[in-house]
Amino acid sequence: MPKESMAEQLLAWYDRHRRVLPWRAKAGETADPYRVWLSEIMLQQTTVAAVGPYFASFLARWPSVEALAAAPLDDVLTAWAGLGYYARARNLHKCAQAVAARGGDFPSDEAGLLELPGIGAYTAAAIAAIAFDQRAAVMDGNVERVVARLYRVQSALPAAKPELRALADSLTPDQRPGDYAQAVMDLGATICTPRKPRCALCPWREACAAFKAGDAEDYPRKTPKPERPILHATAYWMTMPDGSVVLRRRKEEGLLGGMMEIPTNTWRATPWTLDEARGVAPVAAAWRDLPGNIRHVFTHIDLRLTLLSGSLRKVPDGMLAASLDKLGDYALPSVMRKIVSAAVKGG
DNA sequence: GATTCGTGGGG
DNA sequence: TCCCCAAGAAT
Repeated sequence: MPKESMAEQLLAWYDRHRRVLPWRAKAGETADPYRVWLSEIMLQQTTVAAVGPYFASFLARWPSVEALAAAPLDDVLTAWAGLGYYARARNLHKCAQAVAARGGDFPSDEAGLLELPGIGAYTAAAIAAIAFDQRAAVMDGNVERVVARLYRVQSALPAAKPELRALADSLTPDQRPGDYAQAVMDLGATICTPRKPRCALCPWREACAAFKAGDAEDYPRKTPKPERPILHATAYWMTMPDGSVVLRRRKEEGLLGGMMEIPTNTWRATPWTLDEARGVAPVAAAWRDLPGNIRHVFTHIDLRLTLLSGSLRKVPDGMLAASLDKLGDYALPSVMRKIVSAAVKGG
């Protein structure tokens, strides 16, 4: 099948099945670059369902890129808490300030977008196509999967990326590039799914090599990922006489960078004994262990936590005390909220 | 090219 | 329970 007709076929399918998403312009409407950018950053490695409420609250609180640029970084981190990949929040803020500094308009081409913080190859193409209707080949996980099946690409990811990208580019039409970009991603999200693809409903079924071979689910091929190390640590639940709890801000870079934390000792492969954990506590206190173990799985770390509780009279240097009913006002990532929950429950 | 970066849902 | 993975970027 000629590639032009494949794009036409997909666009016809899209016109019939176009999904309503909070950041998506309705048919015939012009997309708002700010909304497109904000949603694309949030959607990096994150599901539509998870993004929904965050997108709504960000948009309500910061209706424009200028408003977001003017916000304190800590407010952005707090609003982002729970969504993960916190470098995105720091880059979001940095990017907003860069755009505000150039008058509030986003660059309208891929090259210009690519220079902005937090915008890589995929996001630059997505914004160029969706917000500015420029011809740009978007390559995300959906497109990788669709194209790998369509051509039954034998090489494995991530090495196959350049090959898949060239194929994706050759399929991208000059007409309606913004709709095409959303269409091919929607196809991957709703029809050409990782498992149990709904090939019977696919507009590209006739052209699909993997469908013909009956092994769509075997693509894209992937090289196995390294296994996740198990690390152990102790969280120190330090309470003040008024019932507030001691928090600390993490360093700006690295894991959970810039976010708040319940202080822990070093994350290490060997489990900590009670005495060892008491010996390296942030401050001297009558530490007692709290019941319940916490497990939190990051992309590359399987973290196991135990809890020690201590009563303090004064807040340690470099830390702060927060009342339990105000913890929502702090930039606490999910793993730290798990600790809070376990500590409150365990007394 | 390989690593580092979160979290929650689905099968 | 476990594994996969999601509109990837930065280093």
